[in-house]
Amino acid sequence: MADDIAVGSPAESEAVRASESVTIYDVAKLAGVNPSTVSRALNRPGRVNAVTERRIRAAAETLNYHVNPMARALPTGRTSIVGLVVSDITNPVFFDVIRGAEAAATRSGYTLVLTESEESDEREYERAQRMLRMVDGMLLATPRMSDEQITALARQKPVAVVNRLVDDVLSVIPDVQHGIAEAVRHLRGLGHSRIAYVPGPPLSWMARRRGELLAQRCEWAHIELATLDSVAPTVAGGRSAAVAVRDSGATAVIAYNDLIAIGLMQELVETGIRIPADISVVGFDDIFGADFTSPPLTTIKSPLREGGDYAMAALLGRVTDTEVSADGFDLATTLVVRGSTGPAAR
Amino acid sequence: MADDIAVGSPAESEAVRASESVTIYDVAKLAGVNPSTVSRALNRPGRVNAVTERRIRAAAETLNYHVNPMARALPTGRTSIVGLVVSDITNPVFFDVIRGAEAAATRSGYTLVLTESEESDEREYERAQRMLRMVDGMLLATPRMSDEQITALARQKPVAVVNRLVDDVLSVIPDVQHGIAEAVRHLRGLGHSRIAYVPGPPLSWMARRRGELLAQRCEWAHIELATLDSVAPTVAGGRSAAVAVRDSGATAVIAYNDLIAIGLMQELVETGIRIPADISVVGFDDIFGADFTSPPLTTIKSPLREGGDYAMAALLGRVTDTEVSADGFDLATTLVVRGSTGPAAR
DNA sequence: CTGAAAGCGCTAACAA
DNA sequence: TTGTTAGCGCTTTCAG
Repeated sequence: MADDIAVGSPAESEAVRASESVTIYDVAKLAGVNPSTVSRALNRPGRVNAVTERRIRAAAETLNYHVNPMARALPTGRTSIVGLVVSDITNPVFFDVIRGAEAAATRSGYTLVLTESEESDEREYERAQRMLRMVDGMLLATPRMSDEQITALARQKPVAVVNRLVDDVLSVIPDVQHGIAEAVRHLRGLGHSRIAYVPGPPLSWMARRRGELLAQRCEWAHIELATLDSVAPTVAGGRSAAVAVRDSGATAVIAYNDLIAIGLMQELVETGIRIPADISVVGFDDIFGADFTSPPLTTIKSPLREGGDYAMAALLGRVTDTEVSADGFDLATTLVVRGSTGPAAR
Repeated sequence: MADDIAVGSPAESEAVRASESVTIYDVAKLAGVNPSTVSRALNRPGRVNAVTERRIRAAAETLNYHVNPMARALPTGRTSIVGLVVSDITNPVFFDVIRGAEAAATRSGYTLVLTESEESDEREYERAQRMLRMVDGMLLATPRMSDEQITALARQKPVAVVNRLVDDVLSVIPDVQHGIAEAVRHLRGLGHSRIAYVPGPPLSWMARRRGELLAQRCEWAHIELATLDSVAPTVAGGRSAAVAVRDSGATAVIAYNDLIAIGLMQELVETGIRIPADISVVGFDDIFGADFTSPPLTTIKSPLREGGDYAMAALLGRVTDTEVSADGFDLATTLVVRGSTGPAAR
């Protein structure tokens, strides 16, 4: 182990080490102006004589000056930091949300701070509350906490929510309907008339929504829907649903998410069931790796990355009082047809 | 689209809205003490009369007081924020590093700020430099920038690096050797005497290291190693290497990373080659989804999560001048044998 | 054990 | 256009 870790104390070059605590006072002195002039020159170009400004910028450059965000935050009350709260970093659906949110934040010159709650709603609220003090706004991704808690946070600072609908709070949710309609149509087109559904955690807003919309759509399409017992939204959860799926007599199954679908496929295949010859499988989300399976998973893709991006952009719009248009953002879920679906068995 | 987004302005409850700007002055007034006493009571319990302390805590509670991290950072110079720089959020190997780093940071009461450089070394340095001002320390995950740039950052604030060795900078790297030895032994045990290697980006420190160590080990084991052309460390890159692999005459192939291995398998299988009957495939990293393939991928697991965790813990040890022991951290790479390897073909 | 006062680095009136 | 001044919320001497 010791060999794996190389440790060294950098030689302390005073010149550079000092660069860390260069203040506008230093810059001001070098440029021969007042500190407040430095502040102006650097922050609102134009409000200062062009040549002095140049002189100041030069001085800042040679001194390797960088503002101290904390010091700036104090008088202004703005930190240029936005928060992102995810309930479980372990969950691959958040990867894309994080990506999107990070992209939008960076695009607007904001720094992203990240926290996770390890699936505990209490911890989630507490950490969000702590984080709130240092951010200009906060994005909640598929939060676990109660509507009341979210509303309480939203009263203090701008808050947005992705993947859940909360009254009076900026909520960005995908158009689940669209992908479900496509999936049902797809399966019906393949001759499936009885399909099973493996639901996710009943307490999750999104899980309920997917279940309800699917039930609705199947009824509308005159397709028999067998809703099985809820399972954990994991590969293991999916495996545990395999017998129920097989016994359901359905020729196709839709899972609450890809993880469940993948576990299901694994277990089914190991039991000698062929996919899609015997049973077609459809997932939800299109997480990273959904196409690694064989057959690759047909799934209802959720616009996770776009949702994260758009939600963050909208949040920052609130923060900076800027209008953010939804143009260029498509939050529709869409069916991605791969190999795990095929003609109905009988 | 408009339907997807629910927008509402929360009712402004002054009572709670105010809670955001509760200061120690408010608490002091309510508790009938001096602000400095509040500060003491809250920060160093014991240095204040037990009953006054209780009174102060009670006041803070009723007022819903939370410290302002910015205001605290100014006099102390410490922000309780640590930075994490990743070169590409898109790359699944970083997921685990982020997880580990986040866990370690949270464990120590630090908040994590995240930034990515989109694979650009210039942007990476610039963003790191910007971030440096607001953090107490910074972790660089598989950085793209030069040793000089890293050293320059390390002169200003505590810096640690994961997955790369930089002189005089706290570097945490996995024990690549171990897993490679296991893999070579595993393949030799299966009768493979000629194996191919698909290298990653030649400029990457880790890519070079893996290549060198593998070559060394194969020579040591009297196994013929055919090093093919470098490819992009992606699924597409892997697919593009398929013909070269087939033509190499090797009965087994090791890829620089799992993404390449997965792409390779996909392309190989589509060409009618059976895995592992015709060719055995070994990946590197054990990323999320490596076991979704069929056959599931045999791979040299890199302790990504542990590495992120340990590196962050070690960094924070530096920051707080605390000794951090490496106990409980195992940074060895290990072979995870799954289905993609089997007895040599001929 | 607690109060008074100075100051962290920056911004934002207000003057000049 | 630029300088002066006060203060953001907190910590930390220094007195008492």
